[in-house]
Amino acid sequence: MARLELSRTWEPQELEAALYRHWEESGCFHTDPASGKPAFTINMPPPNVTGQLHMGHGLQDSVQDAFIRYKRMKGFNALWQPGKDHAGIATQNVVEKVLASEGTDRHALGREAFLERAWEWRHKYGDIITEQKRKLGDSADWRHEVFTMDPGPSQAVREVFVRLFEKGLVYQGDYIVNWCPRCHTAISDEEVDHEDKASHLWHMAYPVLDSSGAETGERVVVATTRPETMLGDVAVAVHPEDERYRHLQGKKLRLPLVGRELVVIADDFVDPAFGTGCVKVTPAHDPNDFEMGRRHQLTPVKVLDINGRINANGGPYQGLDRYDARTRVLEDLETLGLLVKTEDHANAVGQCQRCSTVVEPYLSRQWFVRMQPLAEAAMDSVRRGEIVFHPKRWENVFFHWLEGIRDWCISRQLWWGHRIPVFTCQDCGQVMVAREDPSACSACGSAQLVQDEDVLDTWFSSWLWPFTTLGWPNEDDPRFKAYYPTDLMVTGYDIIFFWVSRMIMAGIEFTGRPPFRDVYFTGIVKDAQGRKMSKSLGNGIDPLEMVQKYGADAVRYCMVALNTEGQDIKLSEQKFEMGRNFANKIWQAFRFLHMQDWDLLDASTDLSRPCPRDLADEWILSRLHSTISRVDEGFARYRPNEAQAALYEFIWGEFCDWFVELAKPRLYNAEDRASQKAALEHGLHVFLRALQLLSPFMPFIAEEVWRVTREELLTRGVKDPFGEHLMTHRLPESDASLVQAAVEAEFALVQGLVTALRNIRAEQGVKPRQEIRAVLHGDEERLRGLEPVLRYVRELAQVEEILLNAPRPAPVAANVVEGLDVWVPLAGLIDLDVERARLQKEILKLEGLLKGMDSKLGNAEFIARAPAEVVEKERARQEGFRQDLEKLRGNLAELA
RNA sequence: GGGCGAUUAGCUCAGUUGGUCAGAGCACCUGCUUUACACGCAGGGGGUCACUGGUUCGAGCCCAGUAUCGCCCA
Repeated sequence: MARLELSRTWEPQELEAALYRHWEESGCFHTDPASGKPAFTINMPPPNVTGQLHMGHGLQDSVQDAFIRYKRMKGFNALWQPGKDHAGIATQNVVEKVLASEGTDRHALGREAFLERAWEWRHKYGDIITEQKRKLGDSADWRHEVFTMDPGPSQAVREVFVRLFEKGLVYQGDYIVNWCPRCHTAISDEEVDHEDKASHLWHMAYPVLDSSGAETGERVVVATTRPETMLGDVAVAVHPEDERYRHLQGKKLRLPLVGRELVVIADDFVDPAFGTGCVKVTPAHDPNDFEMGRRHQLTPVKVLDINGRINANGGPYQGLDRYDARTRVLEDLETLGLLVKTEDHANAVGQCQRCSTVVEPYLSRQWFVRMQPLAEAAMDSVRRGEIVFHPKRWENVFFHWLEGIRDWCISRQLWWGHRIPVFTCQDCGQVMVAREDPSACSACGSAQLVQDEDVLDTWFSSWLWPFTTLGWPNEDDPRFKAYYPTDLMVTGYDIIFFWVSRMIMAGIEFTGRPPFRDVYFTGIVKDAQGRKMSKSLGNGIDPLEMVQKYGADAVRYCMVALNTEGQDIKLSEQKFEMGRNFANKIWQAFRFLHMQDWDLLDASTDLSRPCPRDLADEWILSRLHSTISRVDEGFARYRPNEAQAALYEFIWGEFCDWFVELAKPRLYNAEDRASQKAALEHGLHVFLRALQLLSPFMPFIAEEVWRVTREELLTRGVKDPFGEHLMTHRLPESDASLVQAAVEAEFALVQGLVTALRNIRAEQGVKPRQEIRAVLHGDEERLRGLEPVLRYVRELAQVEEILLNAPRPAPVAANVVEGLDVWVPLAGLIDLDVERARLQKEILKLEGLLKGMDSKLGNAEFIARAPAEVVEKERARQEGFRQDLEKLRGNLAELA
């Protein structure tokens, strides 16, 4: 019968696209709350609408998809819930850049028109990243994709804000926040990256005044890393117990350059040992000074504007950028003789995570969430084990952060995002926080209401993601009921604070339940030198380019393989070859099976069942079922890399290297049709099962192999065991009765004999085509038991004839396997010097092993204290070594 | 300053409850146009498991300390 053509190598490029389209069109990723199957849910960390796919996605999606596909194949209604994040600052930046290129800006456009442009952009480009994710093979239920600014999640955000406000957990106030002078917004503490920079500690002298306001000639020296902020100084603080300065407490000082009068205050906060022990106090531009200012009723003086330039309070310095102002202030102080000292000093400078601009501590009115009450419940939940982190050590990081948690600044001076639902009456000043936009003032009835200009931090919607994606706040939504709480969260450890912790808090606060049960943290993908991948360094590796070059299966394989126990991954392009080579190996194995005579298959063929006929068949089946267990265990222990490695070893190292080679003679022997048929059927059974197990990791090649196989089966009227899609077919359970230790032991002996003979051949330089003869010498009964499988040894080691317990020929190349002598009579063919050297090497190796064993067993303590079982085992090993060594020495002596 | 992680073959990394654990991939050496595969096959070389102590009959694994590198927090 005519056969399908298979390409000579695995060529994923077009095949993957077609397979994915087919899956999606067939609804293979669909979920159904009413399916009756148990639910398994992973919430996909929503990528930014501005984002491009990067290797972090490649890694995390590979892991998530492996879990989802595995659970789906295990009979779960497996939902991988996709979504996208509006990414307030990032998106606004992008749109503003577009506007700038048009010669305009958002202020010229106005809020409404700007938002229209932003939505337009989101609709035009915001789906790119999910298209890219499809190229990885992500089996998310795309029908349910959610965007953070969709009506549902938006309503949920508002609901949450109102609830927190009503509970008194949301409040507005004037505090020092982190201000990004480039993004023109406040950002939260978590959005600031600290980097140690070499800087200076400048010592500046402030003149002391007497009661009449005249300078006494005495000076107070303060030290600072930000001299320009002196323009906003309102006091100098000393420690109350500091004898050096006790006389100054309550005295007045003259602030140089500005002329303002400062007061000397005493405050415990001051560390007498740091700098001069005198601290300038700038309540508007430093969090500690702000607190001190409050304690001493000082009025803050703001000297910076939203751009980080000096404002009108800075007198002559007005309009200067903060760093220009710094230079000028220092120059001017120098001129006045008031710059006393300049020391080198390293300090941690906070930078905006998004744009790397140095942030300014900046006094402004913002909205905050009181986090402490939420944190307690979250910690309890993890302590009780309701939520488990993998690896567990990340729980410490979580606890540490929550124990010292600070209030969360949630307002952002942006337009793109969820607008804060707070309305103020222009007539009577009434403040209303409402689920629906109010039309009239609740106090005076006025219609003159103005909504807060600001939007909420993007994470204020993200922290609700596990339930807003499922229909919350409608808790009767069938999806919420079926899928919440979700099962697994997979993400990088770098967003434990930003996201994971907050999701836990929100889940418990708003739904009364933790949002997920297990959290799996991947490592971070770094470049080959271990540096973070970044646009500015240009050291990123583009996952799509890798998919194009190596195939999605290869990329996925590589990412899972390298992701071990949450360690960071040092990635280089070369690593993808591992996955590509494996995919090709699989393809070649399939080509081999496919080129056999498939007309042997008929109505009696059932590829869902094994049909072992000989030791090799039993052995590979045994190994298959061991592998199934290892795969299950790998997933159960959150070690997908181990599950995958088990499959790699099985498919390449066992199926291809041994089983296929041993099946060849049977497949080529057209005399025995029944054996031929069984060999093909059994091989296909095992191979397809293995690919089914591999499908969560390398879904494309697995599916393609099955697609071709199925087509061949159907044209021959053969039973279709898996249905149209391998990816939705139920995974087999491991059958313990098929895992046979005796079979594996016997086969291991075969492997040992083959390897020993091959070693002799290779070391002696026997030509590959040249047949040799061999004698096995040893226990009669054992050898008789081996007889049925000697053909394996003959075939794999290219031995023409094996004699059992024949007299020892001479000269001979020798080896010992499990107490059996392996002799290869090669008169005239072997080089005696080579053989002696080879034996010496083997003897040396064995002597080493035996020496260790002797000293171990010579230790009375060991005999007395180690479990009898262990001692027995070691004794047996020792005896084996001893015998083997004796034999090898005998062989060497024969050659002497 | 506090915490975490890493240190195993030339490179990148596995190594479960302490006893066949000294491993894999790449690289290297020697053969091989063997009718699935050179993205391959067969054979081979290569490690004082960072260091110093300790616990134990037994330590790559457990404990203490040291060193180097990296990350997070303050």
